[in-house]
Amino acid sequence: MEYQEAKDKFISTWGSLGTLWGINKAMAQIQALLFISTKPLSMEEIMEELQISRGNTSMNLRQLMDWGIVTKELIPGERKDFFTTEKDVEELARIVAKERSRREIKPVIKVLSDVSSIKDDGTEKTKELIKQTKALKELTDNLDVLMNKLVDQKQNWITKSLLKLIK
Amino acid sequence: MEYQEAKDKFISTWGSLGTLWGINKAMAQIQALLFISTKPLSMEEIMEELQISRGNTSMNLRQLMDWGIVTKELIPGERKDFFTTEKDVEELARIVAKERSRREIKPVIKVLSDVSSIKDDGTEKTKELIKQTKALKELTDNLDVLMNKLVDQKQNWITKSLLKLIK
DNA sequence: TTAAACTTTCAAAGATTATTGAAAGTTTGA
DNA sequence: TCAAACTTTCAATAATCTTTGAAAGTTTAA
Repeated sequence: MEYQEAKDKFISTWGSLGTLWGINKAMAQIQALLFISTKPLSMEEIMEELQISRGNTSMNLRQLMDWGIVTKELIPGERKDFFTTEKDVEELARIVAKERSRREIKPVIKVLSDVSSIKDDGTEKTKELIKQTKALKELTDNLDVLMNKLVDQKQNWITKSLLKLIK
Repeated sequence: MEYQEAKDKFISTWGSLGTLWGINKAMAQIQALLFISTKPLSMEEIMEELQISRGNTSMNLRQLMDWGIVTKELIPGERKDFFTTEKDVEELARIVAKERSRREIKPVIKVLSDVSSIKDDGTEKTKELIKQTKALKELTDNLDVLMNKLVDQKQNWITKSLLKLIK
């Protein structure tokens, strides 16, 4: 496999993966492109490489910046904006985990918590609803805490966690 | 909040959550409905409760069965099929984790592994592609192993894991 | 073997989400 | 202050994903 083919394959795989966990294709592809680029890229360059429109590029860069994954780089003497992504994979994972916890998991825990605390009217179906949503709430809560704990350990958190779990 | 409102809220929240992690709304809603039901439900009942068509119900039940989350229940004397979902949240999490690993994570690891093993032609851009995809491959691999290890510990895996990580 | 009861399939329609591109907005250097 | 260089916005359009419903398929009881 040659450079160009490998690059395209990486970008398109990363792009379709994106859809699967809730960020859109273009957004994931832009991140992928920056991730393997040796230097910051301008909007022109990104549009050109990925064959997407100016508007699309602009909106998705904005979202990536909102996530904290991509940052503007000011290059002296250049009028255009240039963009880079976080290059360290562990830091990247940390950002993604934190954001997903905040944006998606926490709100679900809130709903589960509300639903599971309705008044028990003594009927079987109410008891079941309370029991099951409470169990789901506790599971989600625990997984969220676990994930955040994992990710909060700076330096080699994965290696460390693995060691601990091997027993 | 009354039973009906809580039930609707749970089903619709669970449904929109579904989209977010790659299974569709109807599929997630059917699972949610079964999850809080006190008895197995027939296709008619599911269609009625969720206001979805026969075809949709059939296809999504099939997918849930492929995931191993829902099973057919044969009720003596009844001609219709009845359906139930796994009621234990930890078992449910285990199934979901295993399936996602198999369907999504493993294939990505394969691509990353292919891409990161292209021939190093000495150029900076090739070196960067190899370096970054290799790092991503290792991260993904480790997370996959970690997740599977977590989930393989029968009984109270979350509690156990939390204890270990508190140090 | 037959027909009623039930389930599955799949092309067409509907709903949702992403993308475009041109106009409006902003920044900068002269 | 002006205008060139650049970015953002957003209504219209396109692409994608989901749902429907009726026809085909299957199972079962008599």
